[in-house]
Amino acid sequence: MLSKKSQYAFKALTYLAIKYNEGPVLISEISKKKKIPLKFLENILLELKKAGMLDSKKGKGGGYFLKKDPSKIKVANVIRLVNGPIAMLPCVSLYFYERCKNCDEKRCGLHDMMIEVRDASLNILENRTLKDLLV
Amino acid sequence: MLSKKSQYAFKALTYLAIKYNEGPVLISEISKKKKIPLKFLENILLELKKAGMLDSKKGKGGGYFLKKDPSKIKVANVIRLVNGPIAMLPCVSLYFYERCKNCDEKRCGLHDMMIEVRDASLNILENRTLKDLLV
DNA sequence: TTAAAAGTCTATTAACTTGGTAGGATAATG
DNA sequence: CATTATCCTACCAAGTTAATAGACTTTTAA
Repeated sequence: MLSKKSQYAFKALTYLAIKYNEGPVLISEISKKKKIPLKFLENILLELKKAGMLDSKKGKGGGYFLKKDPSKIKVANVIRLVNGPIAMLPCVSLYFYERCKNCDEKRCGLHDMMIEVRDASLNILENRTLKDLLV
Repeated sequence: MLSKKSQYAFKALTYLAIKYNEGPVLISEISKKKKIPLKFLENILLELKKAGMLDSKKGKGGGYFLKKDPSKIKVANVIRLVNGPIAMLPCVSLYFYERCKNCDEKRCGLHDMMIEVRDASLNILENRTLKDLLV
């Protein structure tokens, strides 16, 4: 399951996507409109900025804004950034891979099946962007 | 991600699947062969029994065994039982549904996409059984 | 040039979950 | 009735999640 943090991140990002090219948006505005605890949102946005997804401006007239076009920001990347692995097992994760203990990946039915699940999910998540989330 | 508990559960269940119809299997045997902490495994097997997936016999010659044929036990059900929801959001979960706060499901792009992801995963997990995990 | 605006940073906290342990109660067998 | 093995209740340590607090820095504009 996605953490609350991830859900907040998506709400904030889609809000910024709608206001793309309208200049910086205040944290406090996003917080109020999307009902996200202000200080928690601060942390999230800062993290997204450090990851290169957002940029910001300080001082009066400042705020946060998307660094790239909403159609260039993949949902899969947002999830990996804020939530972590998409796969159900570390041993089938592409970006967070860890070998299984006491388990031969070559002969593990669970492993094989979880690769299928991963690919089925990625087939969707890698091909959708923030833009697709705007209804 | 699946918890360690879930991974242990799958290891134990596949072990029992191999020994299906060979009578009760000791917790201690599973623990040793599959390298699962004994007391932790006790809890897991008991839980699986209460859920009707396993049955057990006490005393000498006792142990645990699958209640149904391995081909009748769906992977999806094992995950729901031990790990919880398969969906990435409560608002798109079939068995653990919870309404979103401050979010209209009718007009939420994330919601719609997560339904797709859920269905893609379930399409696999609902159609595989313990038997399919034996390589 | 200085005050206000707004993001940045560090740290702390409470609640919950996870992984695991301890020890006795209960039931079946021979 | 002693042995075997599951059943049950409780507990604990470590880690994660969600959130808060407060001081600091940068920018802008009066």
